[in-house]
Amino acid sequence: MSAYAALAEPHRRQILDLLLSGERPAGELVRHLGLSQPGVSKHLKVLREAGLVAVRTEGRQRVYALRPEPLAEVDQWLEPYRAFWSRRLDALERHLEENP
Amino acid sequence: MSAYAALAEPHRRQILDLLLSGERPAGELVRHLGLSQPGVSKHLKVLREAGLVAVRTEGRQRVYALRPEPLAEVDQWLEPYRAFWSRRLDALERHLEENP
DNA sequence: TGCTCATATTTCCATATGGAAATATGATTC
DNA sequence: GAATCATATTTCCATATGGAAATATGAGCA
Repeated sequence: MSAYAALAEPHRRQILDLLLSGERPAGELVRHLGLSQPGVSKHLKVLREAGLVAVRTEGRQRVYALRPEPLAEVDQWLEPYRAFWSRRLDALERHLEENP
Repeated sequence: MSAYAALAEPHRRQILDLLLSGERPAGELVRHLGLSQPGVSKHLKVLREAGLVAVRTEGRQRVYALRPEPLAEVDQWLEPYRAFWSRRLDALERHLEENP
């Protein structure tokens, strides 16, 4: 699954957000998400296949870590659009200056 | 539909890319995408509902224009991740400097 | 008004998706 | 090696999705 498609699901974005502050075992993610354990496990599988997370086995736990690299593609795709909305903001600023 | 979900479909990203260079009537998008006319029309509906495009009727044509504002939310969501992968690149640079 | 062009909507279909519940696996402990 | 903990996989179900084909709508023109 593409990074774009992986991000389409809100719970998956939430998982990534949780991993921003550091690695976490799957169970901790389950507790935070308020979803069933199998449900979270499925989303984790999608994120793994999209290359957005990596797993490490530590004792009986499976510790998940963020791998943000695939997001760089999204970031690059956004690049020309950023210019587009900056231009709009510039226009807005000019408008506000000229009509105070 | 959220901007994230709208971007999950490759044809829809392609439509936005086509609109980056300026407004276009629906028919022109159909020609570029190699999809059926109704197929394109459906994707345009999704993009409209996500606020990513605006339509204007001009004679018999329906002219579509980009409205990139909803992408700003995606851009902001990406922000902390950008920091994350810059840090990784920094680490890589240090590694390369120290191991030339 | 009737016709044609451009586009939207509807219908049908096959497939994908997310969630809940049940079950399986793999590591740890006794 | 049996019991247990943490997690993954499977199964089932309801709903969503994308595409093709057919049909409908609406603007401009004869």
